[in-house]
This record gives sequence, C-alpha cells and structure tokens, in this order.
Amino acid sequence: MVNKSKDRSTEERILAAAEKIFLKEGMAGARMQDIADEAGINKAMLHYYFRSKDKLFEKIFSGLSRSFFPKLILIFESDEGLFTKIQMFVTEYINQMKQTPYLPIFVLNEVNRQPEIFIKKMMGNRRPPVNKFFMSIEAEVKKGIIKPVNPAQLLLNILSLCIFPFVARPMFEIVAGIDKKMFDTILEQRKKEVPKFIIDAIKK
Amino acid sequence: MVNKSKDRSTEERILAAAEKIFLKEGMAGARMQDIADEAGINKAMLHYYFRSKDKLFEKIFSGLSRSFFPKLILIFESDEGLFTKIQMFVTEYINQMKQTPYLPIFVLNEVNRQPEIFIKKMMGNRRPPVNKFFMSIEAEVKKGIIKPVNPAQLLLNILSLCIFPFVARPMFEIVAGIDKKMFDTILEQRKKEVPKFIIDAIKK
DNA sequence: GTCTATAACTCGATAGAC
DNA sequence: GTCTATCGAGTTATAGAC
Repeated sequence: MVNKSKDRSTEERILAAAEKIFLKEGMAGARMQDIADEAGINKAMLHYYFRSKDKLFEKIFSGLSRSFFPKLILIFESDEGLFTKIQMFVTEYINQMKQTPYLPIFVLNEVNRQPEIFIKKMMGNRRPPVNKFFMSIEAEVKKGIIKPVNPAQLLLNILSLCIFPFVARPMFEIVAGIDKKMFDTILEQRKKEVPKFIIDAIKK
Repeated sequence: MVNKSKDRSTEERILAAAEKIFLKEGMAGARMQDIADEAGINKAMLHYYFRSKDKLFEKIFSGLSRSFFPKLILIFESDEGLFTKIQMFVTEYINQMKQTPYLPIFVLNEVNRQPEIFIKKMMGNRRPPVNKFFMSIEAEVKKGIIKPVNPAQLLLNILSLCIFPFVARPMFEIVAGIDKKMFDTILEQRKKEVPKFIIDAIKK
C-alpha cells in the first residue's frame, strides 16, 4: 500500500467510482474508462485490483444487493402487527432510496437480464423470505382486522407503491409537469400517505 | 422495391426485428448483428435502410412511446367518472402490457438515461397531459365522493400498481417463490383487485 | 436492393517501464 | 502500485461487386 495517510485507498476509490457508474449506466452501458476517470486513476489499475469488468461488477452488485434487501426483509419477518410493519417498511424504504435513488431500477434491470445469477447470489439456499409475512396476513384476516386479501397481491401492492416512484421518477416529473423539488416533497409525504392508503384499502 | 408479393418488405422486417431486440436488450445491450439475424438479412442492410444504430433506435423508441402512452392518456382525459376511469385504465393497461411485457422497463430505462430526448419526442409542445385528470379528482373531492387526496399522489399510486408488476416480474417470482403461470393468474386477478384496492382506499 | 469483405472504431485487457 | 502504450476481440459502418 503506497497510499499516504488520510486519502482513501485506491481500492476504495475504485469501488466507489464503480458503484456510481454501474448504478447509472448498468453493466452493459458502463465503461471501464468512465470508472477510471471517476476514480481519478487509469484503466490498468482497475484490472490490477479486480482483474476484469465482470468481476468488478459482480463485487458491486452483490454488495449492493446484500446491503439492501436483508434489512427490508427483516421488517417483514418481525413480530410487529401488520399495520406497524407496513408503516415501518414504507418509511425505511423511502429513507434508504433517497440515498441511492438509482438502485431500484438498476437491480430490476439486472435481475431482468440475468434472473438465474440473481437467484444464486441473493437467495443462496434460503427459501422465499416472504412466507412468514404471508402467514401473518392470513392471521390478521382470521382475526377480522382486515378484509380477505390474497397475500401475494398485497405484497405486490406494497412493493409497487414504494419502489415504483423511484423507478419512474424522471418520467413522472415530465408527465405530471413537476420539478425535482416538488417530487422530493411528494416522496416525503408518501412516508405517511402510502401506509394510510394501504390500510384504508384493506381494513374492515 | 424488389420484394415479391406477399412477404413483408425488408424495411418492415427490420423494424419488427429491431423492436424485439431493443425491447429485450436495451440500446446499450442490443447488437446490430442480432437484429440482422432476427430479420433474416445481413448487417449492411440495416445501414442501407437506417444509416446508423442510433437512428434505428430512435425510430423504434419514439414509435413505441407514441403507440403506447397516448391511448392510456386518453382514458384519463375522458369524461367518465373517476371510478370508471380507474377501472378502465387498469384493465386496458394490463391487457396491453400482456402483449408487450418488456415495454415498461424499456421505456423507464431509456427515459432515465436520456430524459431530455424523451421530453422532446414525447411531449413536443404539449402541456402535461394530466391537468384534466387532476381537476376531475378535485371535483370528486368537492362533491364528497372521495376523501381529500393529493392528485399527484393518487396518480402515482395508480401508475405504480399497474406498471410495477411488469417491471418487477422476475424479481417478484423469485422473492415470492412462484412460477410464471401463477404470476399470470395474479395479473389477471389484478384487473379487478387493483381498482377495488384503490377505490377502497379513497372512497369516503 | 442485397450481398461479401473489410475498414474504422470502441473497449476490455495485458505488457512492460518505472 | 501506478503509469503509458498497445494489443486483440467485438461492433458499427462503409466499399464495391452483383
């Protein structure tokens, strides 16, 4: 390690740069030259540290996936009541994605292009992580707290309402004729509005 | 035109092939060779007819956008009541996208990457197409039929619930542990479930 | 209009000096 | 570890015969 004192190491700077470029451009669109420029070094160094573009991408992708999904899944697996879970999930998701707004479309894209790889990386040997959530929904139905709902539909609705705004942000700003600041306000409101919307839709 | 009788013209076959490949792979991922193979001709013809990959992509992209958005926007602009509009939009959207399931993620991606181009191509000089829809929502609020809602939030919710399932299909199948046939069933159910969900959420 | 051949270029990857 | 220079594969694009 030649790096003097306070500077981030070259490796760290490469990882940060690669994450930024890959998130924005996707695997196919990203250029090693762009990553090198962003990191303030040259292409040769990328290969010195990570051998190939594939390997570098793989590192970034699994890092992002791992830092992101588990925390959210935990909420669904928790022992809170359904309404609390929904409130927690929505708030947590919006807060997280405000930090990394390109992440949702990036993940969806790469999963679309290579579902098999995603299965291996993300799921490993685990069973689908939503079983417990489905059961808790059915329990609340039996208790008479919410209407009879298909748990898969409800999960899909929750995910749609949380994730889609980040995926569709540029399109929506254009179609609805609003600017970035207004959209930020809308996102902030959604922390309260979306749980309210969902609960109104399913409560008896 | 050398083409004999019944066969589609070369130009048409190129356009159909390009649409298919671009939809699946995106601009960065698509190869001219793949398009040529799909069309059953060689690469040179692509350039003979459309000069460059950029120009061909541009043609496909604006064609897809134009054939797609306006029909849906029309529903929002119609004179039906709000609940009817929602029911029509959801059904129409799901029917359409079952034909072209790759379209939503394709459009969202390319709009994300080049918002300016999308603005020019799609919007031209028109004003945002949702003003009338927003006003009709506010009218229904005044009439006391629905709760007070932010129209932008409601539109975003409707779009989320319709579009997201197509964008997230592979991911959801994995996370929820379901197969393609089950997902098709879910989509079919959504034609009724989503309007019910929305209306339950906003009606007084 | 259509094809083959190939030029021109982009980009990931490597060699080798320091 | 870092750089410059360059290679080689893969792609877009063009030339030219038919």
